[in-house]
Amino acid sequence: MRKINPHDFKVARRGTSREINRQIALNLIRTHQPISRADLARLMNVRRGVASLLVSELLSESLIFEGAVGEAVGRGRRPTFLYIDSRQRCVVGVDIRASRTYILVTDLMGKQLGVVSSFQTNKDVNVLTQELTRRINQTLADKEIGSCAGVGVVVPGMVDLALGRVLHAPTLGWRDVSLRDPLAAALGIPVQIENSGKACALAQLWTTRSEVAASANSVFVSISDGVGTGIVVNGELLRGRHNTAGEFGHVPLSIDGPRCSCGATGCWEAYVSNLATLSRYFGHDLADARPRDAETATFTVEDLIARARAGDAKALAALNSTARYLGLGLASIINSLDPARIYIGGEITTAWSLIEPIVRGAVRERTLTDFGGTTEIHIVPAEEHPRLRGAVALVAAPAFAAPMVA
Amino acid sequence: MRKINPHDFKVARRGTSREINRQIALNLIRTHQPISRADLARLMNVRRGVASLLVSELLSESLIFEGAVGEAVGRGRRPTFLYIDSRQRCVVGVDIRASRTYILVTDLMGKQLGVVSSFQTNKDVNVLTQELTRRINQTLADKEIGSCAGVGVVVPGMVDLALGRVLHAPTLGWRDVSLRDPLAAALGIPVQIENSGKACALAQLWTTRSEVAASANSVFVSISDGVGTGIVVNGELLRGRHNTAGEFGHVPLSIDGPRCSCGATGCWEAYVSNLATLSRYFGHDLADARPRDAETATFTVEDLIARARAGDAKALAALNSTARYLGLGLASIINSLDPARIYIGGEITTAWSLIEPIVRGAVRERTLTDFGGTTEIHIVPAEEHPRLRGAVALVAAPAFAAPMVA
DNA sequence: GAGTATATGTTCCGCGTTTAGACAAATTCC
DNA sequence: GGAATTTGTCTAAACGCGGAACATATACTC
Repeated sequence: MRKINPHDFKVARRGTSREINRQIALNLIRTHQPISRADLARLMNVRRGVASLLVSELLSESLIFEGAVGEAVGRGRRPTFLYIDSRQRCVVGVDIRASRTYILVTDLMGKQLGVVSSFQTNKDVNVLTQELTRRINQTLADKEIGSCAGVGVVVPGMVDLALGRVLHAPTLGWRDVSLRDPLAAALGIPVQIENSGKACALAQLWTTRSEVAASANSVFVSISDGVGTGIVVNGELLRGRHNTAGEFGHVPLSIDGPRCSCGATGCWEAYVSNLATLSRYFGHDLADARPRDAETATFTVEDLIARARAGDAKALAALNSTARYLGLGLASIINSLDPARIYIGGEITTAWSLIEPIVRGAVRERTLTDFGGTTEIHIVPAEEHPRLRGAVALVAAPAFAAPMVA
Repeated sequence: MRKINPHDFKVARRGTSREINRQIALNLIRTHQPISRADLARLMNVRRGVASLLVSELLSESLIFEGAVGEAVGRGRRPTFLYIDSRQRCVVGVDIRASRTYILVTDLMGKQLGVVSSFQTNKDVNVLTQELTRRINQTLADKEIGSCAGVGVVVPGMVDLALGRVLHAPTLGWRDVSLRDPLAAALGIPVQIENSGKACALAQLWTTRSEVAASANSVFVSISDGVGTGIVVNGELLRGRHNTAGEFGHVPLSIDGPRCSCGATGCWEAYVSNLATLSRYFGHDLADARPRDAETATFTVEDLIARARAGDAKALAALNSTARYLGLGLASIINSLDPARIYIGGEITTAWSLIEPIVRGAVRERTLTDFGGTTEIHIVPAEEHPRLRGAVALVAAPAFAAPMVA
């Protein structure tokens, strides 16, 4: 039951029905390909004639193409299969992180073309823009991958979508930095930028085949140096008034808890981020960023997990604490949003087999209802590159999005 | 950018455009009445002919009616004004609370007809159903208010919308109680039930004139014996997977904090509910519900506020603590959802002039961004009966809702 | 191998809806 | 009283779904 905003609505025009059905057809071809016109018509519950017209429109725009005729199931004429045409256009995804920057090229369907490349991040935005331009141009020239539809860039910080600026990215030391337009100008290709937590949520939304999570509510929790979350409601990313929705990382577990990088105390992030886990292991104060010695300077959470698996009791204890706090925070997300599924990404997921019981126990401990405690938790391994996939989705997804109506 | 759910979509039919535009017209008449066909056409940016056809359809369904012709502004034919026809149908709103149950009758526009009546709540659901049936029938017979379109019931607990059952209402002592169908059967009128926090959010969504909050994201925080919240996203109530979204009251401020009625510790509710404020004043333990003496048994938050205003330092201190914790919790809502506006209802709002600076200070203290700290906070006084208005909206709003499309 | 049954894809017409414009009715200004 | 202007209705055209007929293609049967 959605209210129509009387100050901002969209009247249905003569072509609105067609527009709606065109997008439905495109999406069904995307999720069911290869598919025939007749099957499409059956799925849409319209006559074959209508489906045929929609298909010919999509064909003329070369959004789809006709493949070989398929094998007939019974008797009768064999169907001609339709596919999304992702051959001539590619998309570039860029993931800027504090230490390294990653680049991935995919087709419009998000299929990976080539390998993920990376280079050390230069925190000077002008130098970084130049380097990105050089490497993206080089990648696009190397491959026989047709023209580039756009570049999606993901940053670990808050983004002003209207202006294309990074408002605040603590780990990069950026404050109100212009990124989208300079990069677009240098490349001559449209550029989209977005916060990494939101992008991860987008990636899951657009690549998950599961019926449950296809368009229902879900939350992506990304745990690395910080904790970012992206919230999907009704098949749409929740942006909020200033595109800053989803900062669950700074909801407190205990307002009297450890100091967080954001300046407040007791944020969830201050309990479960990689830095928090490492600090717990070394007995450091989280706020004190100075490395104590050579070991702590290069020691990562992966190393800690390896030690825990090898039997280091102190490492396991640090990990178990993180697991418990992780579950307690997830319970807050479940109590407040009741999502159909929660995705978790980040280095900590490599230890999931170790920590899962503790996480789930903590979730049950604080969730208000029994079914809340059974909320699906889905681990997203690093190899799936959720941030890069999200960056790609920024560019590729709009072509498949539902038209705005009413 | 909404994703189309390939497992659950709605194809545009021949009448879909008309359906969309019909609802837009109805909503514009609702918000702009009195309005002429010509003005409607200008607002919708369609030809007068289309608006005329939409209007005649709405007229034939007697959803609207033609009033007297208006005065011409300049020269030219005078317009005939259109109004929402809320004359023949009424709606009953019921607010079941632990102590008393309230009844309100309105027209379809939510305009109050008669006074709010109330009676002591009998926690036996069968007795309560009988009493409700008797009183509602009596109310409907008394007035010359036409037929009743439906009854909306609001309860302080979780509701299973599909089954129409109250899953858990702690203050009423209800667990898995069937309410909707027995009441509907006894009355012979459709009944809708919903959680009170969600209903309050609905009430604001459907009655607010403000452009800002018309369809954007907002959160209603209802503070009484417990803390309930309702979340509105994109002009739609966020229900979540089990209709349990919005339990921000049980997100912790400090997991080591006081024990909450839900069994967990340190919930926001355990810091800011009326019971929490009173416990703080009397120095009780929140978990210990026994009244110590005659005074504490009947002493309410309103009494406490009165004492604070009269100069009772202890009362003011208790109130100020609540205000600070209120602000800290609101900051969590802002950080996680970034709503355009937060509504606050409950007895505590009568002390708003006392506590506002402290609340806002606490919000600023923990919000991640500067604009987060400036999020609009809107006080909803008890006289507006947000729960009852929400109950009414459960019945009245569907007629104005946007059609499901794509 | 011819005929029949069945499935796919195309085409045509009917009908509902928006779009555009003309027209009558009503009202004010000159 | 006539011109100008606004409202509301009406008609024809354009567009798209709804339904059915038709051509095409394939397998099965006799």
